[in-house]
This record gives sequence, structure tokens and C-alpha cells, in this order.
Amino acid sequence: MSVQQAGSRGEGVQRQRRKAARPSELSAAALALFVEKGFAATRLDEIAARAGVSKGTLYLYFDSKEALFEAAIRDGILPLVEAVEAQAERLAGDPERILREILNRWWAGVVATDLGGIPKLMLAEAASFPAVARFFYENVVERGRRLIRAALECGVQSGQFRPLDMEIATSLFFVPVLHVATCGQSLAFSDACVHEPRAFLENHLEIYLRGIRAEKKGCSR
Amino acid sequence: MSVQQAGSRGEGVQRQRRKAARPSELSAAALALFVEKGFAATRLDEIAARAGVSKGTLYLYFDSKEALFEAAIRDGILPLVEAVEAQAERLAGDPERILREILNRWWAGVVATDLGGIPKLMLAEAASFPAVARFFYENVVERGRRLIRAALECGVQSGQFRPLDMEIATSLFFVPVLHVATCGQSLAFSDACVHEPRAFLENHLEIYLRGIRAEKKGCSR
DNA sequence: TTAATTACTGACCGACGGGTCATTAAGTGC
DNA sequence: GCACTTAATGACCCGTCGGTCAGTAATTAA
Repeated sequence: MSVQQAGSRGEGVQRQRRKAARPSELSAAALALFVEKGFAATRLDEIAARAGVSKGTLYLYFDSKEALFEAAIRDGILPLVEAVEAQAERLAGDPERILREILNRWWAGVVATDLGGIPKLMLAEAASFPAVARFFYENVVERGRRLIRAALECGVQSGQFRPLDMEIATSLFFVPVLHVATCGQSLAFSDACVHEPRAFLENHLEIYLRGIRAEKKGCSR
Repeated sequence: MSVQQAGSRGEGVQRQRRKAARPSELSAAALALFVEKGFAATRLDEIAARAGVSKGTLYLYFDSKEALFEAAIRDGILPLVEAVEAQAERLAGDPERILREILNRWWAGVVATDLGGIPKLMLAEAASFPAVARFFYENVVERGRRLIRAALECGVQSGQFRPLDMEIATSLFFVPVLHVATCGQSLAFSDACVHEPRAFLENHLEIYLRGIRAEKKGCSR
């Protein structure tokens, strides 16, 4: 099932020359396996097999296993981050709505696809690949947090939300969102929430918003 | 710094026979390294060196690298789970207080020690070690959730909390708590919240409790 | 058709690391 | 001091896997 999806029918294993498409195919195959088994436990032969090429071909496009790892993370997550940012820009003004939309986007783009494994992967491998960790932090975590923080600040400004420690409040919104992606990928926690990730995120938003809204006037204590 | 903390002064590297103490020393050393570098990337020689023994000694006490992994998780986390359960039993009755205490215990026993790495480790390796993942899920995740769920049910019963989806509400309390431990260990997210883990947990509790408390009577909408 | 180019292959290499076991030496009883 | 038991050692074995490169076949140009 995992071996040679391209060019293996019959006996004469037919080669294909597809220079343009290869890099993204290879990084996609690599990402899937890294997510599934971790960096160290993933063999280059497996990656090659899944992409329907030989191991040697990997080295035509990437210098090393580590370079492939970087590319896999990069190609996997950046498009999504950009999509979320674009969406948020369109909604500037209504903080609760922005938060809700970030959730929806994240749901559609990460949790429901195999991209959910990336945060888990980063968590696991960050210590061994500081450069990649830095890239991920700056281009995903930071940018995501910026969107959330902006929405919260807007809400506090307008009086909808009570005064908050911005950094922490940002994290507290962020964390369950991250968790859905991460844990959806891991037996050790999977049952812990994620049979209903949709409902999980809804409930999170509900509790979180109630938790940060300003008290109603006239209602003492 | 990591080599031979026992018996290496001078030239004649002096052996020690300490059958009783070895297993826990070895599993502790193993845990620290697994947490730091992941299972596959950790060498048995390193583990042995950190524990101040030779590689061969590992095999006197454990059948394989994997058996050592199991033991490390087991020995590392079980004592803590038991401590938290004992504490919760003593406080039955006051749900908000129980939740607060779970947080404090977790803080003291996990986040502030190197045990924080265990959840991260499990997250990363669960797919490769289903048996260990199962053990962890049943003995840590499940038992932790049981405590939280009990407190929440008690609060809903008494009318302090509004009606909740119990499974999800439990997760939503659990997740940031888990996160503090997990992310404190990983460059990829570290700054995301954890320069002030104390404050982070406080804020979580605050927002969460506000989010689930029943509406004050007489306050419409 | 033939020559030139280049994407692709896969057998091979070297090191690395999990696991073994003959040997050593620390402890024990007499 | 001597014989005996057993905890501990570390050189060694061997399978595995990242990485290489001489060769092959698809494509293009002449």
C-alpha cells in the first residue's frame, strides 16, 4: 500500500521524469511519515517509496534528511498561516467574530487535514532542530498569536472584554486550539477530547468568551 | 558534566555494587534523556554514562531499550498521580477549591520538576509504543480526568456551575494544565506562555471559572 | 537516427548503535 | 588469606540506514 504509487504496473517499472512536481511531492510524503513516526524513526527509503521514487532521487532535490525535514514543515504550514491572516484582515473590527473565524479556519485547514501533525512534530523534535524550531515559532506561533492579541486588544479597548493580561490571555485562547491538532494525532491523549473536535472548539470559545467579557453593569460583585 | 557522576575520581575508576538502587537510577537517567532528545535519538551509552555505569549494566536490569522506556515513564509519573488523587480526596466537597488544588499540585510536582517532559514524550512517541501509550492513558490521563470531572459534577449539582458538557469541560480544564508542562520543554512553543507558568495557571483558572459559573440571578441576558 | 543531456536508479559503503558475553573485581563466608 | 558468588565492565558483533555515485533510460536537439 505504501510502495510505489507511480509507475509500477506490470513488469517494466516505467520511470517518469517530473522535475517540477517532485519537490512538493517529496516534502509531502516526508511530512506524512515524520508526523506518523517521528524524525529519527522515519527511513529515507520509506519516504522515497511513498513518493514513488528511489532514495537517490531525494538527493537530487534535498541535501540531507534534515533539509527535507525543514522543507516539509515549511511547505506544510506556511500556506495555512497566510490563509488565516488574510481572513482575519477581512474581519477587522469585531473581535468575537475574529476569534470565532480563527477557530473555524484552523479547524478546516489543520485539524480536518493531516496538517494537524505538524505542531505535534515540532513539539517532539524542536530540541534537536533549533533552527527549524525558530522558524516555526516565528512564522506560525508568533503570527498566530499576533492575530489573537489584536482581536483581544480591540475588545478590551471597546469595553466588551475586561482588562486582561494580554500575553497570557492570548495563550489561553491559543492552547486548546493547538491541543485539538496535537492530540488528534496521538493515542496517548486522543480520547481525551477529540471525538468531537468541533464541539470541543465551540465549547472552548463559549467558556473563554464568558470568562473574559466585562461584567454587566448594574450587577454587583 | 554528563559523564560518570559516580566513582570516577582519580585514575582507578572504582566500581560500585549497588543492586538495590540501580533500577530507579537507571530509569531516572533514561527518562531525563528521552525527554530531552526523544526515544530514537537517545543512545544507551549516554543513559549508562549519565547513571555512572556501563552499557552492559543496563541489560542486567532491563531487557531492552524499550523496556527501559516503559519503566522510565512508569516510575516517573505514577507517584505523582497518586499524590494528586490523595489530595483531591481530602478536599471532597468544594469544587472550586479542588480545581485550584489540582493546579497547585501539578505545578509543584510536574511543571517545576523535570517530570514535565513526560507528557511531551508520550505525545511524541505514542504512535510507536501503543502499549506504553495505553498505560499512560489509563493511568494518568484517565485518572486525572476523573478527578476533574468529579469536581465539575459536584459544582453543577450544587448549582454553582451552569450545566456543561462534562467530557469537554473536563478537557478544557485539563488542556492548559497539560500545555504548561508540555511546552515548558520545547523551544518551538516555549515563549508562547511559559515565562510565567504560575500566572498562566492562575489566569486559566480565573477565566475558566468565570466561564462555567452559573449566571447570577436577577441579571437578565 | 543519432548524439547529447539530465532525471532517475539502486547497489554499495561506512558509521553508528543496540545488544552480547567473556572477563574483571567487589563483596561474602569460612 | 582463600574460595566462591555475582554485580559490573567494555570490546566486540552485526544489522541498519544516511548518504554516494557509476550507470540507465527518458527526453530533446541536431
